[in-house]
Amino acid sequence: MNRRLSDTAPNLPTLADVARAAGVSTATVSRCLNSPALVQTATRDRVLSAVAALGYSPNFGARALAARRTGIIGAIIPTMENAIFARAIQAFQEELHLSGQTLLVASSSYSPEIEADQIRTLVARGADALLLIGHDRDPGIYAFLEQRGVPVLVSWAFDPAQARASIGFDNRRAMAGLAQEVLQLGHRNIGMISAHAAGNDRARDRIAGVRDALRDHGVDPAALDLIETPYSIANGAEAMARLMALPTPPTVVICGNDVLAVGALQMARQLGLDVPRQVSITGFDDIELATVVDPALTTVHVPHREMGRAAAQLLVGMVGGGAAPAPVCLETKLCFRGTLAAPRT
Amino acid sequence: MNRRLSDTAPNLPTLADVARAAGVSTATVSRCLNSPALVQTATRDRVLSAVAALGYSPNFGARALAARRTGIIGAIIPTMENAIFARAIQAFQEELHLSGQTLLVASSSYSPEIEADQIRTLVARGADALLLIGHDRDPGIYAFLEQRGVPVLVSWAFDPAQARASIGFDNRRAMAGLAQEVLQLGHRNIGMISAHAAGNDRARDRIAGVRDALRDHGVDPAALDLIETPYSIANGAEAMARLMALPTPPTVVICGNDVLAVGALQMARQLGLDVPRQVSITGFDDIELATVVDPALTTVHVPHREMGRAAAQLLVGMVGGGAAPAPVCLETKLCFRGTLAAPRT
DNA sequence: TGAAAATATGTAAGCGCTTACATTTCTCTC
DNA sequence: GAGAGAAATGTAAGCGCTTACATATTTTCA
Repeated sequence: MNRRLSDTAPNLPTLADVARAAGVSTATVSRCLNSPALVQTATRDRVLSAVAALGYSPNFGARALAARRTGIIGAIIPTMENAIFARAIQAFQEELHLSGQTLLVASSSYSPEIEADQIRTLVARGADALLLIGHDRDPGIYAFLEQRGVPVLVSWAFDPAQARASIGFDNRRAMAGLAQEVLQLGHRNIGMISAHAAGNDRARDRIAGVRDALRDHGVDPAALDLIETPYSIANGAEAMARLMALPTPPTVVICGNDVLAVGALQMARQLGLDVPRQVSITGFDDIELATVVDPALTTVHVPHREMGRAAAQLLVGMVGGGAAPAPVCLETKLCFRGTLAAPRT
Repeated sequence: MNRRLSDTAPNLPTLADVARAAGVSTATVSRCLNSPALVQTATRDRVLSAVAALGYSPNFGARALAARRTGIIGAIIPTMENAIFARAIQAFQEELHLSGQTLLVASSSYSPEIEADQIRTLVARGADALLLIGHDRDPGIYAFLEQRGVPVLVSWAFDPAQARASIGFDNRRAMAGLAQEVLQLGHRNIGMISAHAAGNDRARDRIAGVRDALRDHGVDPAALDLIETPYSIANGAEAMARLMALPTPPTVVICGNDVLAVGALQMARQLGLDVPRQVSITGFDDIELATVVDPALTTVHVPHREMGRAAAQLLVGMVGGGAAPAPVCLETKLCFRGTLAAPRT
């Protein structure tokens, strides 16, 4: 049988062609490409000119098959249309590039089913390791990855109770810190707009953080007016409208992220409410939007880039049987800007 | 030699294991997975249960090597931290997913060198086809891709003068349309903030569009106060400050994209200038930011999602020797919002 | 009813590379 | 200058899959 005559595929030079042209064995050519130090300079030069002359470049499938690695690292994020993930992922990929790895990103649209599907796809596409967001997912998925020998790093979350490798920040403590400040200012009637907590440990931890702070101040955590809604400016606005329509509307609305907060801010303006004099609003993430709006958003800064960069380093170390690193916890920082003030008395 | 005993890699089941378990040949198993219609239902069921029982999933490298395709489509965008690319790429990937293809994205940080490097990387990673932004690049790159038999689709630009497959919109005509409106309102003293035009045909075309409109109105195109600056809100603001410091500052600032326009808007506010009464500002792209700022940005809407979706369909058709489709031109739309008005008289 | 046509399955030859091991060729050291 | 050790290169066995072609089985219809 002869597939070389397929009319569409060009006949590319192979390792053997290069070896022939350079008068060496295929092993030597392979070594020139993968561990040049093992080859004498003169030979190497001869081989490399042959490579250049023929316009050779290695066949990916063959290399992956023989080496049992692809050099591809997978990452699954909820959506690319979100600055926080985009930013972290950008840093992640820049760092991977330095170690010669390539990033393969997929997005789950915040759906556990799609995420599971994407995980399988990435593994089927040969990902050597995976970066995931948050711990929360079907244990079967972790078992599957374990069985396939694909190392996993969980990001965006720090939870010492989880044994697996992870890098992130303490969502709960960070949000509790912000809520403390809110309470200190005298707010007692508190609203919260959050992403859906089911299957989203970041959202859940942030809500828990607010409740922690309430408890610390002797406020009943159950009294928190909480609305869960999908991630978007419009949804943030809509939730804000509902909170403000309450019999006793909150004097402050703590949002689970900046996007929801910007929506809330827009709605406040639309309702003719003065922020922060009539109602305070806070965000979480510190994305670019936070400083574009007026007044600028009081929020929690998360070191996304740093997280992306560090994640890449950890993951590269885990490929090829490196021991799982200890969980890493990064620091967040409160950013006081224009949308938070004491309640009107 | 026996590599199976490597202590890190797990011993995964192979096609042959499945074949043995199901009592069929490896060919039949392969067919079950790739063209189920060719296999009798009873046999197929037997094979699929064996697959499930063993937890089998195909080895990527081996499949790619034998089939001479990876199912990976590459895309290179300037940056992931830009909503317009993120949005288009998201739609692109959703559509690819429907045809069982996987997207591999890389970013060039607007650098031709990095882009060339990334193109080589993606091809080396087995990309079956490539999506690129804009036509502008070293002809050697196109030659390389041609030689490797990797189909390319250029997006974001429509230029009938370019023979290659492309999908985009007419940046020049779209921007000319906006500039016409600006001139119609009576503006004659016009400033422009653009991304760097070198190596960026989109930016160049948009500038050309403004000059076209000027010429149509009998204004000397050379009189355009043009500042080129990298893509960011801060740079837009800085450029705005420079324009406003001119002896006769422009009455309108046309920006090459929304991000620069938002920067300009911020600076106008900071300078105490009333937009649009004292100075008008326009953008291009219609990203979410455009409606978040106050006043909302007058801009040009680009059908990013539609472009991404259509690009995926075209590219899938081109893999495996499909004929190159004719260039596609999508329509843009002017969005009149709050930042454009007649000049103060 | 039997031969041709259609359908289902098996056989086995690669796909192009990496790498364990074997072999050859240098470099020392005494 | 001989022997030991190090360095450079070659040999060839897979890696796990797809698919052309061969073979076996069933269907169709004159």
